[in-house]
Amino acid sequence: MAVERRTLIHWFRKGLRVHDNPALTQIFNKAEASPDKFTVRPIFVLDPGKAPITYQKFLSVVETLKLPKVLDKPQRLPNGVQPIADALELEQSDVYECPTLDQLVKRPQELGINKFPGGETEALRRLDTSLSDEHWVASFEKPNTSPNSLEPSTTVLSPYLKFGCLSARLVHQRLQEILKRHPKHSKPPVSLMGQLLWREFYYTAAAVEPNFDRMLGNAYCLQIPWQERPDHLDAWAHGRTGYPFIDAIMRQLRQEGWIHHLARHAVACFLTRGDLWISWEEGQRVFEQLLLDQDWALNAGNWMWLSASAFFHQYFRVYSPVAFGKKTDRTGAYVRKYVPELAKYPAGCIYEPWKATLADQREFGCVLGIDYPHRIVNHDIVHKENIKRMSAAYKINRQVRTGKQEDEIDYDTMSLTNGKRNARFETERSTAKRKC
DNA sequence: CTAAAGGTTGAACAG
DNA sequence: GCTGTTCAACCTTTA
Repeated sequence: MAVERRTLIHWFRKGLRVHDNPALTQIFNKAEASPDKFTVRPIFVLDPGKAPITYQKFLSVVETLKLPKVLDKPQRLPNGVQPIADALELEQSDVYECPTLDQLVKRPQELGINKFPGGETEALRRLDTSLSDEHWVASFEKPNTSPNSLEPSTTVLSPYLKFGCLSARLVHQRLQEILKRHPKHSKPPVSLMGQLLWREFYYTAAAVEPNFDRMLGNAYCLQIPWQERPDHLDAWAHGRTGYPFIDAIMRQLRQEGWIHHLARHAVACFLTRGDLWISWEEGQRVFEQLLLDQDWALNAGNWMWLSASAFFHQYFRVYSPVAFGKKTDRTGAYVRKYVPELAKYPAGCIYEPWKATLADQREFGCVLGIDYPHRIVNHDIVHKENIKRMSAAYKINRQVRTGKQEDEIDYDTMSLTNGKRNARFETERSTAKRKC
């Protein structure tokens, strides 16, 4: 949009902090020099305290920013902090008090495979390996990678970024170098660079909302009357829902500490708006415990996304716990690996073992209800009910936000047989205050 | 003000 | 196996 100099000065006086923003400073300086009109991206008209809530909007902000500089390795640390190398030389140093395995709750034999050992050396090795195939890097599109390959189909750099073993700036720089050599490369949001920017997107959003990790008091988050079902939550968290694809993912997560992003979509949708109608906060807590790459802003942001509580709103798009996995693993090898009791089921029914007759179940060495659970809900039925509940919840949120009464709300659709849940929903309605 | 377009990655189906 | 359509329709932003 084009603005006049006087408008720009008006914004400035209203508290637009141009000094925080190199791009705006530049425009402002030009405005000082001449009375012409200048092109300003609409994002800057927003209140400075607000973050972009769509990725595309976020990208438009990113484009105006200067490139981050990768810092050199420091020769020494400031303020007399002891360099790590020296500290390690001190025998039995208490500088870094790491608990030993004996002191931890876990016993060595309880631990899963350590597929992603920590440390900067490993992080840099992993980065080099991931970026070695430049064609792969340049053509990377996240939706086309497999959530249920036996080995990760993506880079698994997230744990290293999360723990600070790997600099996000370094990844950014290395990617840019490669993309320069491949003019026809994939682009955000699906590209590898796009993945790095998703991290920044959620950081930006979370930075202005202290309640980013909960529903109540969170300006981004729609108020939805989730149900408390400890038994279903427990079944989900431990891979005992009776849906092999969902259970395989949750067991991989528990064993290895990492699952593919689309696998997270599948189980998150299943827990919340898709099937179990349990709060995303519960899922967030489980991921927080089990994910190596768990990150406050990303975990909360993605859970809100998948539960259609914020950022994403097309709640009628529900992942099928049966069909979704089949797309990239028709034979069910992934399910066989992580749900070994189903290993002898043929490809035809490994994603839906309830379709096997009792005789067949016996023959495959896994009888439902004994060796593997019956499915805890019927997806075909509940997902349709849940879409209706989402529709009703959205309607109420809209009314609270706009103050306008629309059509009659079908409370029968909203309410389940659980009276406690309805009471909870009433309090949520009264406290719902959506700022954005 | 309203209408229309755009939005990280759906499912089921037809051809 | 791939491509396009339909399904029923959300919110946010823009023209």
